Amino acid sequence: MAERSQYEELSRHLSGIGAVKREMSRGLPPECPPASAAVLSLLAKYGEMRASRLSELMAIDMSVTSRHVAHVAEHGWIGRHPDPQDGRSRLLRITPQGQQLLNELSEGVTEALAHYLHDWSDDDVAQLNALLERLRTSFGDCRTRAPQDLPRQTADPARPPTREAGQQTTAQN
Amino acid sequence: MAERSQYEELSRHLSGIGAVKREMSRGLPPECPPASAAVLSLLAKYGEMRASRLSELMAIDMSVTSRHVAHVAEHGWIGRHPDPQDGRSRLLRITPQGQQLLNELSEGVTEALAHYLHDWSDDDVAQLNALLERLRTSFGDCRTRAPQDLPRQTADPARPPTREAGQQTTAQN
DNA sequence: TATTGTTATACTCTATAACTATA
DNA sequence: TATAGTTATAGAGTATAACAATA
Repeated sequence: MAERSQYEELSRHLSGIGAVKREMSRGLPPECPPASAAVLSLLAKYGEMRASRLSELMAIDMSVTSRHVAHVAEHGWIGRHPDPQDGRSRLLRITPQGQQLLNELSEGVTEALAHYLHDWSDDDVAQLNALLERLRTSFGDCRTRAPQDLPRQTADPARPPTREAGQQTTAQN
Repeated sequence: MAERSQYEELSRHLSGIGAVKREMSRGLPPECPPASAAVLSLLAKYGEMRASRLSELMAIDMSVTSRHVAHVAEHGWIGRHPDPQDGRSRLLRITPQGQQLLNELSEGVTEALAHYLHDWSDDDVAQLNALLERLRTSFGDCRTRAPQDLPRQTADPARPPTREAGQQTTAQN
């Protein structure tokens, strides 16, 4: 159990880490947005799978996954094959072209990270990887285990609950 | 210097960490999007500052910062005071209402993280914070030091350069 | 002329809801 | 009836470019 100020600091870091992600994404070719690269990376790492599993791995809604999958499929980077176990699903598999693109992207990622993290030891990177892995596990496990049993901003009954309810049209932008 | 596979893993984690950030954001009230919370948090931590400094801290473009600042100002969470040193700038300062909102948000963040990370020790969280801090520093330092001296996907002259050039209309969505 | 900030526009990512097809 | 996936629509975040005001 950590102190409150540590949690607040972690929260700020989670907000700020997007900058690192964006910086890495700038090296991607225009026809391959970050989400497409993520799809290819996961299919290469875990092998062929359904869209629903990809959706879980990326922790995004199926509808979003569907669009990402359509994009990489249109470019010929993945193939969609009939699933013998379920006619509603298709098995997504990376193609040789997709693998080749991913190889090139990985090379770029490696060069960029080797540049930015030139003074990080092998152990430093391993430690960060382990902690990020654990972070996602901690969140993922809680979410699947207790979807609505989470501490929220709903303590004050006078205010509208949270931003996960479907009436976001309340906020005037 | 780390191995290539470690960099690739880190890259995947950077892609995936957005899920954690989104999960945390679900607890925010509808009128306070994550970016607004980030603005308030930074102004509370570092004190009053110009938009340009905020832009640096958030590692986003001034134009984006300007919009976020306008949003929190419209809600009365920050004040914009004339900068005696430069008539073009204004000094951004969190208001009592903004501070109160931030206090409530921090409480929610703390509760949520205490829930998700219930089995993390104080030291675990501190270690993650330190590594994330260092990660941002490593990226930030390189960016300000050598803006265009970065390894890119431009090795192959046959393909369009990267996605940071302004002609993204190339990709047909 | 250079810099601070604003606004218009476009693009990416995400979620909700309605829908189709299959189980 | 329930589930896998698709599509339409809307919102949040970001970047580029053109602009205004001040240095």
